[in-house]
Amino acid sequence: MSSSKHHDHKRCVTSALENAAAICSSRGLRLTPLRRQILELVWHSHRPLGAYSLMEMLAEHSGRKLVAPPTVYRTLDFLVEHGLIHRVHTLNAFVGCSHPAGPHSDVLFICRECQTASEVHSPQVYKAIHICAAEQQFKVVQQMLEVVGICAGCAARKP
Amino acid sequence: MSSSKHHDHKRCVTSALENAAAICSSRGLRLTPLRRQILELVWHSHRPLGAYSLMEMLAEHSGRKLVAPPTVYRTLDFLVEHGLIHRVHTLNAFVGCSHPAGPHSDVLFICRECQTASEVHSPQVYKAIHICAAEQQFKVVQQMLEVVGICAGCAARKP
DNA sequence: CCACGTTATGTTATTATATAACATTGGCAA
DNA sequence: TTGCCAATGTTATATAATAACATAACGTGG
Ligand SMILES: [Zn+2]
Ligand SMILES: [Zn+2]
Ligand SMILES: [Zn+2]
Ligand SMILES: [Zn+2]
Repeated sequence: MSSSKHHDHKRCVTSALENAAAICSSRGLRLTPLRRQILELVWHSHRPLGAYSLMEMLAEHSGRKLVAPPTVYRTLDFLVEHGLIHRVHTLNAFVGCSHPAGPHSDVLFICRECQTASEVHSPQVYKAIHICAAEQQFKVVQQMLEVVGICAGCAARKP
Repeated sequence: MSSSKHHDHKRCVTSALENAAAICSSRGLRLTPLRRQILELVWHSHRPLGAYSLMEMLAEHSGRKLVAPPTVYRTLDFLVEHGLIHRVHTLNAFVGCSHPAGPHSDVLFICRECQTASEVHSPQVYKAIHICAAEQQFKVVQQMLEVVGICAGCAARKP
């Protein structure tokens, strides 16, 4: 559990669940038990998790009978659609969004050693991308830039 | 065949094949018939193609017997490894690299209407990403930023 | 030329990821 | 309550990727 950086990860989880509840409430969305459980599992750590891992974890942790893939994917789709989690294409996986209320124009730094994915909001990158897009007359619809490399923690451990 | 922008696509293909031959030659790599054929098929258009589509196209176009997935993936791995094509994670697909000799720090604009993927080299974006990474003490290993949206051509067609 | 090590390709089977199509349930409001 | 709609369940299948091992092609020293 938790990421490479030592921190009180329970706070991440409770905060994520509280945010989700608030957002769903304010938007008239239903944060059902299944959605809540899967969101909590996605937040198990800062490592993106695949749909099938989540399926298995759900069966183990919640006592619930093994749900089938469509159920998990539908729930993940819901969470992605409303910005509570992000899909990580590089890993075919999902990770919790660290600022679900915001505009979601971020860079996701993915460590190829420890798989930790950290989301960084960078107006500079955002601006540069949009300038570049404008030059191509390209209209950006969805933006989650995935950058693969080595995180600070892993770089320190492996000198 | 070809992309949304009208252009002499045959030139794209011949140029890509010539570049590949030169690069392989200079690096002591073997551009075997299979590799050459698959590279040519990837360059069939500017739309990224999946491995299985390439398999089928290979069987149709080259008269060759249907090759199995591992063969295609190995060949694609070779082409990716040496920068002749790019893997497009957003689409689980592959697209030809438009400047295979370069440093490959680019933005790939993917049109969700016509699937055309156009690679743009932007020092500004590159710089912004690396500044952002440096702030996180994150060491970038691999960078191909995929941005999904609507290309100029499709925007013009659908007002 | 041959024998040999290396690289490339072939083959079979399996794993991993994702969706289609339809059935059932549960909340909620007329 | 009845009836709708959203959510979840179920079954089957599509799509993407790899493991493990077999054979073929290439080049190099003898
Ligand atoms: Zn945390
Ligand atoms: Zn790491
Ligand atoms: Zn072209
Ligand atoms: Zn387009």
